[in-house]
Amino acid sequence: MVAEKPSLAQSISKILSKGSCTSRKGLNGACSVHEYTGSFQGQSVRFKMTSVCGHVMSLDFIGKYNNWDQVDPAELFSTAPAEKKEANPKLNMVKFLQVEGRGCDYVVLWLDCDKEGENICFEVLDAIQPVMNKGSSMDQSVYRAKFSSITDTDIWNAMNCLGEPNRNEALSVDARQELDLRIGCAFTRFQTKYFQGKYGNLDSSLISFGPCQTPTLGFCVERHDKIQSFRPETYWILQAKVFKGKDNPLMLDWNRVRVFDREVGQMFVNLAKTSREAKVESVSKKEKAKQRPQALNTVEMLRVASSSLGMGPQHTMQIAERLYTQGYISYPRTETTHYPENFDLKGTLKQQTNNPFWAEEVKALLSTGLNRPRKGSDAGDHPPITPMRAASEGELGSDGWRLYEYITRHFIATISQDCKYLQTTIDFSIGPEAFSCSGKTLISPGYTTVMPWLGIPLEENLPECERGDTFTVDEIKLVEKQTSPPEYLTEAELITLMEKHGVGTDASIPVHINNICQRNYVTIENGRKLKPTNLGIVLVHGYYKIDAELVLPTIRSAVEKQLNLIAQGKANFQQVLQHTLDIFKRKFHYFVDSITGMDELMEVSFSPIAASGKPLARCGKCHRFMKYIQAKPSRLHCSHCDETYSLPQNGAIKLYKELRCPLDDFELVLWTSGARGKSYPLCPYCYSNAPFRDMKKGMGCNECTHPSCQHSLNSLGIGQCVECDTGVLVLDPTSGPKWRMACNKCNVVVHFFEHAHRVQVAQESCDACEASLVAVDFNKTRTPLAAASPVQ
DNA sequence: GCAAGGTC
Repeated sequence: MVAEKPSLAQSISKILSKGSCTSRKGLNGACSVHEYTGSFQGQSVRFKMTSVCGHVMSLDFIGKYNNWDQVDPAELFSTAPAEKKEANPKLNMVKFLQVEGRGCDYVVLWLDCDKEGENICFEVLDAIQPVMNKGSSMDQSVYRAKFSSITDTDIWNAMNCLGEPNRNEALSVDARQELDLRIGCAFTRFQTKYFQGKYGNLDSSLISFGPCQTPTLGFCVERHDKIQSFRPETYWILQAKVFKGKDNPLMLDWNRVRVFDREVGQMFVNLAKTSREAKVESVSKKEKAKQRPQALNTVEMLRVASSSLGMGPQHTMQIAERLYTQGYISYPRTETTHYPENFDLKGTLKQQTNNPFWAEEVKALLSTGLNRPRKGSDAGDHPPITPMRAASEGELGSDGWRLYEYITRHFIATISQDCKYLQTTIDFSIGPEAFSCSGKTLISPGYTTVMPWLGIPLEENLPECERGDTFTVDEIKLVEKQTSPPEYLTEAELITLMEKHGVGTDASIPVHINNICQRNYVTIENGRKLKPTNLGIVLVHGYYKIDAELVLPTIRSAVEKQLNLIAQGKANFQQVLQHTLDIFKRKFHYFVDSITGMDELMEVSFSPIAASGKPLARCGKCHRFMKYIQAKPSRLHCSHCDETYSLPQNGAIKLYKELRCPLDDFELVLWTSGARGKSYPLCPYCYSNAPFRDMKKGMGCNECTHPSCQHSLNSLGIGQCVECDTGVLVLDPTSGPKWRMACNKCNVVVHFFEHAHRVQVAQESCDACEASLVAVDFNKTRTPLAAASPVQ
């Protein structure tokens, strides 16, 4: 039996074995196998339950189509074959499944009951069916369990009425994967190459496009446009101050709210001024309730974490996962806002009795009785997010504690009473004009004692009065005001928009938001507001100009509609896939043909590559200086040859003593990572165009196999890396007097011969370990050797 | 170097 993740395999097997299973770790260290004896289809059998870790396979183009320089992105729509590769090769999932599945007679698939889960069913089957026992062809050997919550009853019900996996639903996911891959990669590669070749200060190494990330950016730019196009408007309000006896004066709200014409406003003032009295027309008192929250799901947690704790979604999920694996909270990825019927609310609450921050509220609840939680929606995935055991601030760390505190307070709130308050409204008339004022007074705080930030703010009480009373008008005047623009979109608002339009899922929303930040399309401002960058704005405006559908949130839902037809068996997989690909292929070609439309916008904001950067090293072809462009992605550009050469990122580049590469005459540059980090020289041409067969793109001189060049691996390599398997320790010739050698594959740096005058790699090697010998010169005063002699 | 979706 196979579940979607290790935690589920554990809880399901515990239920089905009634706690009697034995467990061991699988060969990949990530998944466990739980075994027990029980009965299946009327026979006594040995059960084995394990899990995968999400998808086993993921789709990618076959190798040669991943070369950006040699493949026209248009080919990605049709000619480029895609293949399934193991999603996480380190987990060795196929091998693991085969080891455990070998010799089994039956398989029960306990994957999550959504389309992705259905798809994983077939990934599992593809792996294990070849190694399972072959029963008679009449026998069913593959079963699918359908469950909607992880409770005893639900799991047992599922076990007692097993069905079959749904091929159509799985196929709809295959189609989604292929569409996302082909469309996303084609647009991303085209845009990236086109704009990177033209501009020197885009400040993003990748101009990506995707059916989720692009609409996400679109929401942010839409708000930006509203702010930009906002024209403040002047309006006028009538402000009336009245009082009765010795009470404090009362400010009244005008029932017409505001007028946009000064003359009209003045007329109303004049009308109101005909009376010196404000007459109470009515007093109404209504008891109102502020509802306690529903049980917590992922998206709501992300919203509150962003808006109230100032924690971004990606960070919040990392913290939540840690709290989950350490047993402090329940599974943090769920859409469900409804507690299962048999959920132990009281037990969960009792765990919190001793927490100094909310013990009082917990004890009060336990003695007066828990309130029934509000009805939420059950998505059939996991129970809502709740605390699982008591914790203290010290053991969780700052952000861990803050998130745990929120989750716990939210949980307590869901079983507390609503907050009740009295809303009083007094209607006045001053002459012919109507005014009113209203105020709230607390009746009982209910859940807001544990969520004080949602409490009813204390207001000054309204005066006691009744219909027919009169107040004296203290002042009445016309006040000029201006409408103000909206603010930038907050992250919490963005999450809400994404959820509403079905852009991304609870698990992927944080990733999409993170993406548009990392690509430098938006920046996060104070209060976690998302402000689009010039690049983000130009991209979205460009899409609007060329093909607005590319950026509208409906781009996802429209495709999903098609995919649902596959899932429901109403349409053929191949036909839908082909049809949708054709549409996007046409969109792509139109986009490519119209790219100058976007380019016109780019030109306004960015400077051409030829005008960017500062001269650094000479080109080997024209012997003119190439310019070093520091903005992401940092690179060298020769404006005479109109060629761009890539460079290693995340480090500093300088000229390397005007030395040249013997192969192409380009001047070498020296790459350095940080102050004490490693450094190595590289030839700009070779780095982009590997000079030898056994080399790849992106290699510096420390990996170059040139037989005689003094900068090559052959000349400066000393011995095998002490940590990684494939790396060689290479002398860093610039590192003296704190001499060191650095691995050319990993980050290992080894210091040696400090204060030596000169260190050189010799031709000879050590007989014992095959490492190269080094010749070391010391100054007389610095030598570590006992009797300093002139020759060493 | 790309997408989005699962997941430790």
